[in-house]
Amino acid sequence: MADGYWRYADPRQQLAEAPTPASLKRPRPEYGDMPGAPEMLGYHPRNEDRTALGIIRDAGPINSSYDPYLRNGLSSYVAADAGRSIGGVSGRPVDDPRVPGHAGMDSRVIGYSSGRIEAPLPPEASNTLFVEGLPADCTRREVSHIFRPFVGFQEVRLVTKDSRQPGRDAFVLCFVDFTRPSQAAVALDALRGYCFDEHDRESARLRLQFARFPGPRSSAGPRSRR
DNA sequence: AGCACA
Repeated sequence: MADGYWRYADPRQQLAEAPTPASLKRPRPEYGDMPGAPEMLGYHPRNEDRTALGIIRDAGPINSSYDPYLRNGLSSYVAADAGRSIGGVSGRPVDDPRVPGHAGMDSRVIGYSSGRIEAPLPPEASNTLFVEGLPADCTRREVSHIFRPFVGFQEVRLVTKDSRQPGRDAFVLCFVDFTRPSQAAVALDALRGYCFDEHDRESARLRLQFARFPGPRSSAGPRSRR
């Protein structure tokens, strides 16, 4: 139940990378003293959308209007177990306290790999995924958007290498850390063949594997918690 | 094809 697909990462990590959202055009002072402030989540509904719904009319700073969303638990869309949880019902991993199981939305199963019931982890499974097939101009932010919803997501590290063939784009690969190998496996299954660029189906398909050398317990930063 | 960071 804890496995699968979930909303945002821990806000602490958003802090580390939170770029200024494009929706806020006004130059702002540093917000270093405001950990967890809503605007630091880096996840804003787009102005256009809200305008289309007629919600926004002069509603002031978007932050204040978005705040209720956060408190409502709308922020969590949690899929039912995506299948990999090998302990099944008995060894059910304790529900993460940060995940309200009763989000105010349809509790239907979101079908990521819902068909698979028991896919044993391959021996090489690790908690870090090695991802290639990324377009040369992709950003860490983009890649994070893809992986962040998965349970156990920790962080993504982009690496750019020069192409071996002259004239071709730089080769971008990345490493994505999860808390547990089984969680990495869920993401791997779900994103296999993922089309990075929806208009160019052939050229930008993600290829995922378990990393040969799992990253350092990346509990966000130099200090390891616990 | 191609596996970095501590």
